[in-house]
Amino acid sequence: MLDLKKVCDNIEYVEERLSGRSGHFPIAEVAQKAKRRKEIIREVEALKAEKNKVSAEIAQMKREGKACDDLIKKMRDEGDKIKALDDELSEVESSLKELMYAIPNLPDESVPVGSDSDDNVEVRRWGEPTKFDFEPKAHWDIGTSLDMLNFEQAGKITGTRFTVYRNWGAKLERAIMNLMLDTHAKSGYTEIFPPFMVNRDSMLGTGQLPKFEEDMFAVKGTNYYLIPTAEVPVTNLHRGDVLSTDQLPIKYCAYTACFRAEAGSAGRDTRGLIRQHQFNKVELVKFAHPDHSFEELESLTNDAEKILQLLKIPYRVVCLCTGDLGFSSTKTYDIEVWLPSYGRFVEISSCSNFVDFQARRANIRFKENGKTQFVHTLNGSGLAIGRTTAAVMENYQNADGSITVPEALRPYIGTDIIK
RNA sequence: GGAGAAGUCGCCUAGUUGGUCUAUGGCGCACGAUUGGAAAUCGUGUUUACCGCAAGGUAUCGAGGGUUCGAAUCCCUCCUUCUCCGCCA
Repeated sequence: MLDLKKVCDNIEYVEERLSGRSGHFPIAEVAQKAKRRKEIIREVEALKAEKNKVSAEIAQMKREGKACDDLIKKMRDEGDKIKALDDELSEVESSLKELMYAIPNLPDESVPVGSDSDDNVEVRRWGEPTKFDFEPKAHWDIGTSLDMLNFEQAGKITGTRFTVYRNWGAKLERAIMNLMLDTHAKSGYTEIFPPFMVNRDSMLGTGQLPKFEEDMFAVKGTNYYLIPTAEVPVTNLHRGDVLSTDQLPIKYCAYTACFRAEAGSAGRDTRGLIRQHQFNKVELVKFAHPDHSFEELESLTNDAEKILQLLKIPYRVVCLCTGDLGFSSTKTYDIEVWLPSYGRFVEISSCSNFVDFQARRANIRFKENGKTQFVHTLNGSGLAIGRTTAAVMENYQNADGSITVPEALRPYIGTDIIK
């Protein structure tokens, strides 16, 4: 969430920065509630100060054996007043919090203004879209005919938007995962293997809740949620921590399965591996010093790109415009991989700088020269594994229906060709 | 899952018949004194957040509730750790 003080002191600026996003945000209401909050605090704290003072006097009198029934009676009434004010305070604070939770991060000044993904700006391109001298097939067809992917079995045992990987399909997915983790480890990321379920506080900490409840799978009979991305458990590793400056930047990479309800995307990407309720992903997470977070965003994006360069698959990087920017992000680069079946570039990674937005929610700070302040958090996919598998299958397919294994994967999978 | 023990300001620790606890002491850390310089010693400081121009105030003893004029201390719920038992991969 945003800094309440800064919002109240710069209402017009905040409204101007948020105008690029879609939706209206209750800035004025926040300022008004914040004012009421301070009034109550001033009043109730004065009463509490009095209460503490009198209680000490009562203690003194009791010790001296003096009668103090009058004072006790008086303080009983004071206590009721305090309780009433405290109740109002917590009411104001929780509604204030609710309002603040609903306000997205301010887009950075460098983010292009626009309304939707059509206004995103291409920053760079690597390689040329793959050309075929035959009619290329989609990965769901290749996967089915090579017995790598089975959607019918997944439908039977679970339901739609799930996939059973088989044989070389399962091995390919696993090989790609290992290539990613090993590559990132070499770039200095510490590997984490976290729980795939988290509690509500973690979901609040990274901003998935309370706004996006319908996108999550909740585990019945528990207070747990299935994670929609490793960002949630990994960022929350340091929830409530005070880090020291020399620890920064902290760099983590993590493989997890990810679970998304995909409410509201009915009918989109219904075939293949592109949009699943459960998919695999390697995530990169950084905790950075505020002075360096934008440099760290560039290097994080480069680290994610490195995977596609190793696999020699064409891609481009776009900077999301204000209207397409995620709720918690101040600046995001999407990496889009070339997918022949779609005939266009498809998102395979989203690399974001959240500045202090998540850190404030999750209370992740660091201490520098005796001063405590919020760290900046960043994350990005490095990469979505299922979509990478699909991209390998499609970009490396041959006329005879086989798949040439990219050189970088051969040590992991133990074959040059899948047929 | 069952039984028991415990969680105090970075670390260790005192404090549970409720009232100078505005939380003790040690270690560590910071600053200062002493010294030619250091060690040792001595002194001062050392949780965090919020309200306030400030003085100062409020909250904080795992978390959240409750009892009370007053809670680290009593009650309830939850979390975590440890020991034993059961079950399991």
